[in-house]
Amino acid sequence: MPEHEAEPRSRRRDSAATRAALLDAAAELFGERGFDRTTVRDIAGRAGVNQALLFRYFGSKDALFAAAMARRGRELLDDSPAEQLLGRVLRQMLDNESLKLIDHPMYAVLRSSGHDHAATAIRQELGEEYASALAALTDAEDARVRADLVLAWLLGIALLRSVHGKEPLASAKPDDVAGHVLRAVRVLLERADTELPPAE
Amino acid sequence: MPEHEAEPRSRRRDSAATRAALLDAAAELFGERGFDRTTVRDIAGRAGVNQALLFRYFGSKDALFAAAMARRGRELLDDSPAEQLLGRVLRQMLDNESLKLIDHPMYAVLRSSGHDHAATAIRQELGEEYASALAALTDAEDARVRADLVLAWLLGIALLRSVHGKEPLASAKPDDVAGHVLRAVRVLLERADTELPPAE
DNA sequence: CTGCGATGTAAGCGCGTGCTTACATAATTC
DNA sequence: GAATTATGTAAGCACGCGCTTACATCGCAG
Repeated sequence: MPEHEAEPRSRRRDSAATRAALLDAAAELFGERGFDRTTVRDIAGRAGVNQALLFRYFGSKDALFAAAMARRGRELLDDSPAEQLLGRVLRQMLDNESLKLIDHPMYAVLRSSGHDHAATAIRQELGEEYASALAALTDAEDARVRADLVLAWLLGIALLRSVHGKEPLASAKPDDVAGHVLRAVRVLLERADTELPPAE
Repeated sequence: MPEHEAEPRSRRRDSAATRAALLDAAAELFGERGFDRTTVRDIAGRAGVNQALLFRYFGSKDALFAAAMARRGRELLDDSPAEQLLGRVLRQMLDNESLKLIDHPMYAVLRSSGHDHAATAIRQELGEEYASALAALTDAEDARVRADLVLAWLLGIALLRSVHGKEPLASAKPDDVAGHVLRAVRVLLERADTELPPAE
């Protein structure tokens, strides 16, 4: 039974659905293979859509990449209070049976390093948002540098574990990994000259 | 005045020099642009060599990539005792006026995380070697997992700072960054079953 | 019903890619 | 010096890429 929302008009020709299908397929494929190794024909194929429509609706492969990144970038951020952000992101990265989150823009970014305008802008934006949230966790003067270091660690772990499948990290128990990281990060975020408050 | 080594034979036709020029150019370009966005014509052009020779001497673009990675990947590893390895890698990554080390394989790997070249094998080898060296720094049971986490951090920092130029990390003072990282890593590599100093 | 814009489709264009081939010339061997 | 091999060169082949074009079909307003 098809959904019946505020649009009683026919479903057979539905540009919104076509756009959405293209964005979904693009997010998946860019995450799996990176920008350069993903073809517009691949995307249209997985979306079940004629590839000419990709250009009609998005203009170019670049623009589609940017649109796909923008759509899903903020998910983890939105509903996480700052203190839990790091833990939640770690859990998401580590917990999944290695597939649940593969279409998150982080993986597309990791596999597309080298790409310009669109990707760069998005990476900056995404980075700024996560870094800002992380910076709120410390009151040190160079909070944002430290936050960048945390972000770098998260990206590096995702890269080594999920993209490159490095062992033993890839098979390590999520709780162990998270424990190590959180313990070290707690030290990282301490003010150099004060005692730290009770963790978490 | 050309160099005169153990090879008094002519310089005008010198396959060894041609190979070396190709490897140098390849290391630079792969580091700057990644695998997919580097052309065999680019490489031959920068090396000042006919591109057909690239295939005569290395067989394929994949194989050239692997050869270039293998040649320079072990430099830091070979002449650094384990205790100094982390510090040296950090210094090299952070110190350079952002260009000195761009042809190190690490950057080629970071910009080429797409997939499945022949270079996968050599990349894994190098990863193992660095991880092993780092694992020697702790006697914890899960030393290798912790070492992977350190390696992940190094990769993430290089990615965020040098590949993407994320601020404020990219402009942070090397000593500050190194200090933060070393302090946190010291905690990471401590044995989990020993008591921690007053913190927590 | 008619006309028209929105949506979907098939075919293909131009170009850059990795790689190969056919050949020229320098170096070496006899 | 002739024959042979090592090294360098120019041209181009086959293919996949991003993107475009020309057209069919649908939904709907009049």
